[in-house]
Amino acid sequence: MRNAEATRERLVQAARRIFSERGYERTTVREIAAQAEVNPALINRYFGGKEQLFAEAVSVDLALPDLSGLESGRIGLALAAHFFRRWEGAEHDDLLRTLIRTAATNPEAAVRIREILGRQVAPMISRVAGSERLAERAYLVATQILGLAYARYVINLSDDDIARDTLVAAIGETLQRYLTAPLQ
Amino acid sequence: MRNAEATRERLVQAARRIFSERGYERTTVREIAAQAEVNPALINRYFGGKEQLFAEAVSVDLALPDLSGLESGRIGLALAAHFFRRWEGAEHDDLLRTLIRTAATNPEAAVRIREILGRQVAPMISRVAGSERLAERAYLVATQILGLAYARYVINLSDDDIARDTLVAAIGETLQRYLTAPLQ
DNA sequence: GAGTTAAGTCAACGGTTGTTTACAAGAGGT
DNA sequence: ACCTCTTGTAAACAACCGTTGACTTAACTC
Repeated sequence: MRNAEATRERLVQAARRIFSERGYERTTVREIAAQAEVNPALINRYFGGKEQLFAEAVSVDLALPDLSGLESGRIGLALAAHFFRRWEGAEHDDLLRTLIRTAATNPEAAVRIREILGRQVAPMISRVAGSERLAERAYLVATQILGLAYARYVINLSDDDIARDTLVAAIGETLQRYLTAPLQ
Repeated sequence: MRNAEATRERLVQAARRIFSERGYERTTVREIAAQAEVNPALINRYFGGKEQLFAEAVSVDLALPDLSGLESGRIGLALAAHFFRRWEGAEHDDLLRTLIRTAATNPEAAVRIREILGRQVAPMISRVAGSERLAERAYLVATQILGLAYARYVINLSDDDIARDTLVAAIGETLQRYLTAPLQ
């Protein structure tokens, strides 16, 4: 019955759920513990505190696909499609939403986002775009991806009457330009 | 010496500053009062509470320029330039940043953003793009603008080594496409 | 200059937060 | 069955939050 590993995992999963809904500040450790059906004190025992639990709960892997094989004109589209699939798929990956929500008021979460962009997005771009204007391209891609996620999954900007394919095509074309089109 | 109108204004301005830095939850009324050099109780006297003070502190007017006179191919660029000017100009308009920051965890602030987009951005788009695919165009424009503001002014994504003109040109071209290019 | 009203202060309340401490109970080895 | 270490619980702590009500002080009227 008593299984430290299992309750630890239950805490992490409950934390992911609630952090993603309310962000860091509005989430209470008591609520997490209640949803995990354990005692709040265990959060301190297992993680050391709320902050460390958060750090462990959100370790985002964007799982960016290998785009190097694609014909170069379709990379943007593939990338856009990937993110939609990722955010709306069965696995329902809320981690990036959690981070975006929280980073708005929590400096540490902001650092995490910058790390993800630097460690996952930037290398991907260098693979498909060479090293030409890398920083600028990464920055532009980031603004569009973050903006899409923010509008759609954080403030729930209404997307009724908008076909998903239309969105994917339009955003994909933008990403394509940011990745490969000549700048300035 | 004692001037209700003046201290009221001091409170609003202090509130704008701190809300924009920390967001709603991490901002305390005591801190606002301290920065305004008045007693915390006055916030309740003058505004009714923290929430109403916030509502009064953030009433954003995007001051979108009249773009109908421009030649149609330059609207996107003008729009992008407008936002950069707006956010980095002398007036240093932090209100939208405050809202974006706060809307991440505060549903009411999210409503405000949706209102602003609906009441200010959407009509502007209908003026320059007719009524063709209005909802989709507004949505796309919103994702790019919000993403830019979020990356640049909320999580302070590093933009060293990136010329402002390059950004304006690239973002402007995106907005242009979202506004006028055929969709899907 | 006394009296009235507005403006500002002070201290406390009730509630919630993250965290800690002391204790109880289950699991496993001997 | 007894002891021991791990796992879990209960209660309280100390700090902070927004808010309130009673009080004091300044400004203005007559």
